[in-house]
Order: sequence, then C-alpha cells, then structure tokens
Amino acid sequence: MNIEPLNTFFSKHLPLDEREVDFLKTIFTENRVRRRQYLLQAGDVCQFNSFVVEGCLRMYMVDDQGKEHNLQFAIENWWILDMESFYLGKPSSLYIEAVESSIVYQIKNEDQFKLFVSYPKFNRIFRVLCENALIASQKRVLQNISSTAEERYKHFLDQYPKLVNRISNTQIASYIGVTPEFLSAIRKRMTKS
Amino acid sequence: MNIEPLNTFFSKHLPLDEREVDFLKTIFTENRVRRRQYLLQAGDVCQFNSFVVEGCLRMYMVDDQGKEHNLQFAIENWWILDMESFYLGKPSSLYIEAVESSIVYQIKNEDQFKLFVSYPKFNRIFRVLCENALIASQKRVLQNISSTAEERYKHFLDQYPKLVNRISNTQIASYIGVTPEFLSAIRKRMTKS
DNA sequence: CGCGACGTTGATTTGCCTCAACGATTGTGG
DNA sequence: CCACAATCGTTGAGGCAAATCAACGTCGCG
Repeated sequence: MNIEPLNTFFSKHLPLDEREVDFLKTIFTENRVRRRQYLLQAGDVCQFNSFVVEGCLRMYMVDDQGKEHNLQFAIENWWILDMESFYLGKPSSLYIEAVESSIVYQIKNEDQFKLFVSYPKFNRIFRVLCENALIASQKRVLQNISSTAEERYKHFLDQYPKLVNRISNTQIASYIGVTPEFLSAIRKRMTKS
Repeated sequence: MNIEPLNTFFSKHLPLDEREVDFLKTIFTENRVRRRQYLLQAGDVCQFNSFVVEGCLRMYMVDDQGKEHNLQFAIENWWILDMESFYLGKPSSLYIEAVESSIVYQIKNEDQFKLFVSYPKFNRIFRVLCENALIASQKRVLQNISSTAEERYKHFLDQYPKLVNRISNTQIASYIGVTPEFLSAIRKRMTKS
C-alpha cells in the first residue's frame, strides 16, 4: 500500500513527521471494491472510516417504502463512513456502495481512537474536517427547506461539477430529494431556456 | 461571571484541571440579550462562539423573497454560532436572535484558536461536539428528503420536547420547512385521530 | 387603548409524485 | 456473437401535498 495519498491529504492540514507517517502505515489497510459492492450494509456496525484513493461511492438510506435516499457521494480524497455507527458502535441504518470500482484506505474505529490518543495532532485535523463537513451539511439543510427542486439541482451542478459526469441522474435526483421523472422534467425545462 | 456552567459542560466530555478552568475564565465573557435582540446579523462576521447558560435563541437565514428559515435553536447547554463565518472569517449570511431573554458565555474566534493551541484537549472536546452536531445534521437532511411534513413535525416533537413549549408554532414550521398555515392544518389533522 | 404577532380557516394554485409506458443503452449468459 | 434482462432517461395523464393569498379572532405588549 502506498501511503502517499493519505500523507498528501493530511499534510494539507498539518505537516506530519516521519513517526506519524509510519504509524499511519500500520493502521490503514487498502481495500478494493468493485462496482455495486458494499462497504457497509444497514444492520451492521460501521467499523471502518474509508478514505477514497480512487473511484466513487455513495451512502444512502432505504425508507419504509423501500426507496433509496442518497446522503453522500465520495470520490478521490473524500472520506466516507456512518459516523453515528462508527463512533457510538450502533448498528447502522445506512448502506455504502461502490458506484465505480474503487480503492479505499480504511482505518478501524479502535485504531482511530488509538491514533487520537497517541498523536493528538489528529484530533485537530479531524476536528477541522468535521467542521467543514458540518458547514456543508447545514447549507444543504437550508437549501432543502428554502429552495425548489430546480434550484437545488442547479446548485448541485455548480457545487459538484466533478461528480456530475460520474453518477447517473437517478442518483443525483435521489440526493436532491426528487424522483427521477421530475428531475427529467427539470432538465427539459432548463434546456429550453 | 460564574464559570461553573461551562466547567460542568466540558467535564462531561473530559475532566479539566485547575489551569484549564482558570484559562477559560480569562477568555469567556458573559453577555445578556433581551428578547428579539441579535447576537449576529447577516453581513457581519461571526466573532463569537456562544454557550447558552439561560434562555433560548434561534439562527436563521433570510431568502431572496424575504422569508426566514430556521437552521437551529439553542437552549441551556447548547452552542450557537455560524461556523463558516467564525472559522473562515467570511461575512455571515445568518442571523442569531434571542427568542427569550438569554444569558450566553462567549468566546472570541482568536481566543478559541489560542485555546486549541495552548490546551490541545479542547481539540478533542470540540471534535466530539462537532461530530455529534454533524450526525444530527445528516439525519435532518435524510428526513428532509425522505419524509412528509407531518412526519417531520412529529419527529420534531419527539426529538425536542423541551423546545416545544418555548417557541411558537410559526418558528417550528420554519424549522421543518413548511408554512405556518400548513403546520396548522397538520396539527388539526393530528388532533382528529 | 391600539398595534403587531400569532394561530387558524378556506379557496385556489402550484410543485412534485405516482403510475404506466417506451426506446436506448448496458451488461450477462448461453 | 446473439438474445435477453436490467438499468436508465424520458414522456404524459392524473392525483396529492404543500404554497399562496386573503381574511378573521385572539392575545400580549407598549
């Protein structure tokens, strides 16, 4: 396993010394998943925090009518996990599935706790990551309660141009909270103007 | 200013020693706001992270039609701030307003950075706080894209029973993303069964 | 007292969903 | 290599959820 992708990522937040990089090598493991394979299934405990080195994944819930709702996508340099399950040990209600065949570097929850205790610097890094994720999530909440589906779709195109080519419109529809049929109608309206 | 509410709060996460408590005393200041006063107005930079000792506040955005949308409420032992503005120094697009006359303990952004550097323990505490907030925010996103207004309202009653008595239905409507008129219709339906 | 915020009602309109159907594309197994 | 199923994007008809707008009574507050 090549530690560089992780080292590069963390170094953008805080430079790491050799000891820290060496420790990362001992606790992260590489995992390859093919399209449509799962990193996590509802009912299981999320034991891994996954850093995406290559590929694309999505995390979603299934409601009581059997419909899927995308909470998050993750491509290169994103992290993906069910935090509630990972940190609190609860059975997850989410699925993490590979949209493309992917390579992820994974750390077990207990090893992440060790990392925080042994190298407090990572508390700081993960605090900042979490802050950024929370800022984004709060913006999404405000969007959901204040905007129409068309506005949410345009905003998605704006915000995630790199994702748009890699995932289907059905998946985007599920992320912004509309049916594929209605997203299709939105797209038609948009080309007409 | 009585440091105990803060000390009690932090101690639930990690015990503090005397040095740390003393430092908190030097960087937090008490602020009293009366009903309808603002801690933050859109356009200003959010300079304070506020811990609520007594009272109730709300944070909201105003859309381009002049409508308000509540992002968050905060009562005793909650924190309230615009994180994007506070951490990145950007002008805020949010308002923080006292729903009741309130007492908050505030820390300036630069002092919070000092706190993180001088006492790394607080990186860990605030990381955990942030994780919990993110978990809640993600659940709210999933609710918004998967549930009806009635389900969201019932869930709000369940999740925040202590808030229900203290804020108006109009404010709750704005939080779950419906008009006050429609919330009224929902409530009528609910009493009939 | 008088004003403004609040909760409510009803009529109408709009945004979005449901369901069924179709062609195009992709993937799979024989 | 072909046949077949599965997935995807799209269209249209109809229906429901929620917004809009206007109006009214109540209450608390200045």
